[in-house]
Amino acid sequence: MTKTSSNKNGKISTKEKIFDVSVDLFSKKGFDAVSIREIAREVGIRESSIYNHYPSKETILNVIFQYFKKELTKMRPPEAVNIEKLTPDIFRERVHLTHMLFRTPTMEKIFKIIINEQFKNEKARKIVLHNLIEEPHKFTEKVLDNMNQRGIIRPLDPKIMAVEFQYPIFSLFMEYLLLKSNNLNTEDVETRLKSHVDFFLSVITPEVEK
Amino acid sequence: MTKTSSNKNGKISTKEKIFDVSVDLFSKKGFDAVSIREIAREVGIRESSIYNHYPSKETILNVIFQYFKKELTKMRPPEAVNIEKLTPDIFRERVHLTHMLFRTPTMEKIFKIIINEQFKNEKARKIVLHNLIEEPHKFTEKVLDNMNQRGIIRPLDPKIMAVEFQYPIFSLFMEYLLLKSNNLNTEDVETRLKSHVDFFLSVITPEVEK
DNA sequence: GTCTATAGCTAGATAGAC
DNA sequence: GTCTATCTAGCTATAGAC
Repeated sequence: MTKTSSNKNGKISTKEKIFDVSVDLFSKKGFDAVSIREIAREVGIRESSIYNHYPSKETILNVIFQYFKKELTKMRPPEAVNIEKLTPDIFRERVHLTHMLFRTPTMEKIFKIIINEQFKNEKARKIVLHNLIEEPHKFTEKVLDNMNQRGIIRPLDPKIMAVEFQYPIFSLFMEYLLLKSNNLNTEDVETRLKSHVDFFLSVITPEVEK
Repeated sequence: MTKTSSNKNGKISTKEKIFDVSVDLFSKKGFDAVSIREIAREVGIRESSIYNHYPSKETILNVIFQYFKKELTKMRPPEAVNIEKLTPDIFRERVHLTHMLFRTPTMEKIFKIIINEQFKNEKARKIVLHNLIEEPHKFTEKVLDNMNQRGIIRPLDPKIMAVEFQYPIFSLFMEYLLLKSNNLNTEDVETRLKSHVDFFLSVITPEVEK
């Protein structure tokens, strides 16, 4: 429910409350449709008090974006990860990690905000392009290329297979959030995600010699 | 540049101008950030005159959504299409048709508006879910199932293969529009789209007996 | 760090003349 | 079908008291 849950005193500061309320309202109504007044009302202070914590409405949005990027890096395997020892299980793990991260309400809401703003806000656009599309794609490509060289998967083009693995996941995740927003059943799309990963693994797995 | 280019007199009516300008501004700034005043200024009339053509700002948006849905049906093969005679070429054709339709500036702009509004506007959300995701997916599934029964493709699960074909296209198309919005090169993503279709066809095509 | 008060502006929509 | 004029309401942000 909260950004960092609490500070060192176990209390949620006004600044954190403003952050949480903003994330919630922006994700539901869109940045432009939310007023400082509304945020203040929800937090329980006057609108002028907001400016003691954030110099502008735009700044609140940028802080939200920064938080999102920071959390994303937590999900990523550290640079030290030994790519030489990875097995195809990494693909299942990555999907699982992504699922876990975006199951936190705050990250789910910020994802919506970013999708909402992507065509009008350059920072949001760059997050989608760089952090949500390019980076996972490049990592997948690198891993597949390495597995190819080690001969533990079928000799398929890593450039193509990275698209085949990564791109459906992005669409499926967006569909998942849209269904949830409409209070519709998401079981079907979760099944599709599982089937997709299974199918991908079956395609890259070499035939067993008997 | 215009909705229907012109009416029967070859002239663009004020109503059409309002439509075109609204599509343009909404796609660039988002619905909430555009004022009736701004639309009127761009059209060359006073804001009160807008209300002679559309009863509210919300109505303009809904008319835009209706137009989008109407154009989408044009792309779709008529119900009369003989599914029994389809060959795997249909997949290439569908991608081509989609590409053509969304290359028209108006459709591209409305697509952006819909993506922008999807989490805050139920009509936009339903268009994404129903017209952009579910409908193409179900059609692909039906076609694959029929080809399966006729034995002209490999015996793969149509439910899974429909995801494998359709979902990457949605992501790739969004990436394409984001890159264009950022004035970045789209060659790479277009190549990926082609490779994806080629790969998909190679997967479903049965091995040739020699 | 919160408040009251307010400046300065913009919004969507309507009334009624022409 | 366009205009001027205006209503009512909302907005971001600031000044300054406590």
